[in-house]
Amino acid sequence: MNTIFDALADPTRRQILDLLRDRPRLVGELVDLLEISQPGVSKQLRVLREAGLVSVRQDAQRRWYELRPEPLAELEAWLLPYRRMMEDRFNRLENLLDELKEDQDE
Amino acid sequence: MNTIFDALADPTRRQILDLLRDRPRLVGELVDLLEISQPGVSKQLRVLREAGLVSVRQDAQRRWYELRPEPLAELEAWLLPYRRMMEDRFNRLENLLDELKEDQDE
DNA sequence: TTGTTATATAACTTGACAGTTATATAACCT
DNA sequence: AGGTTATATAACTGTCAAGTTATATAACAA
Repeated sequence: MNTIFDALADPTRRQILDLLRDRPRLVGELVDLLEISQPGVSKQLRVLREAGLVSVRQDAQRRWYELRPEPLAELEAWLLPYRRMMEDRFNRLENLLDELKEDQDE
Repeated sequence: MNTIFDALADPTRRQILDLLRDRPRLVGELVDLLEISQPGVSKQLRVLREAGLVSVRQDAQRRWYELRPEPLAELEAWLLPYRRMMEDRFNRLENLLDELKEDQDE
C-alpha cells in the first residue's frame, strides 16, 4: 500500500495532478505545459494510472487523462491520527495561554 | 518545498513516525523495532529532523526523538482542493441516486 | 496506400538514496 | 585514565527511477 506515497513523491507527478484538477487534458497539452519530453510525460501518466489517480478516455488517436481523486482518501486516512495530535497540541497551547492570561488578570 | 513529500515517501520513515506517535523514543529502541542497522536509523532520523517532523532532546549519551506533526499541515493544505473534488463527486453521485430513486417511485 | 498525428513502449544513462560497514564523538562509569 | 554505551558521520555499494532518444502502434487524412 506504498503506492500512493510513491506516486506523490515525484514533483512532476504532483504537477500533473494539479493541472488535471482544472479539467481533463490530452498528453500533448501536458507535454506543452511541463518541461519534459512526451515519453517522459507518458511514463509519469502510467504511474498515476497504476496508482488509480487518473483515468483515460480514448478519442481517436488522442487520450484524455482525467483526475480520479479517490485514492487520496488513503492519504487522508493515514493523516488522521496525526491530525488529532496536532489538534491536541493546539488545544493544549490554547489552554496554556488562557491560564497565563488569567494569571495576569489577577 | 518538496521536502514533506520526500520525507514521507520512504516506508521506513513512515514507520518511524508511526512509532513516535505513541511516545518519544531513543534511537536504540527504534533500532530494535525496525530491522535496519543503527546508522541506518540515524540516517532516516536526520532526514525527518531536517523536514521538521521530529525534534531531539539530549539526555547524557542518549537522544530522545519526538514527533512534531506540525509540518504535516502542509500535506493537509495540499490535499484540500482534492478533498473538495472528492466531496463534489460524492454529492453528485448522491444526487444521481436520489433522482434514480424518484424515477423508480413514479 | 502513404503520410501524418498522437501516444506508448523499449532500451539506455544518470543521479539519488536506502542500506551497509567502519570509524568518530562524546558522555557515562569504575 | 580506561573501558563502555549511545549515537552520529563517512565512505561505499547496489538498486531504482526519472529522464532521455529511438522506435512501435494505431488512428486519421489525402
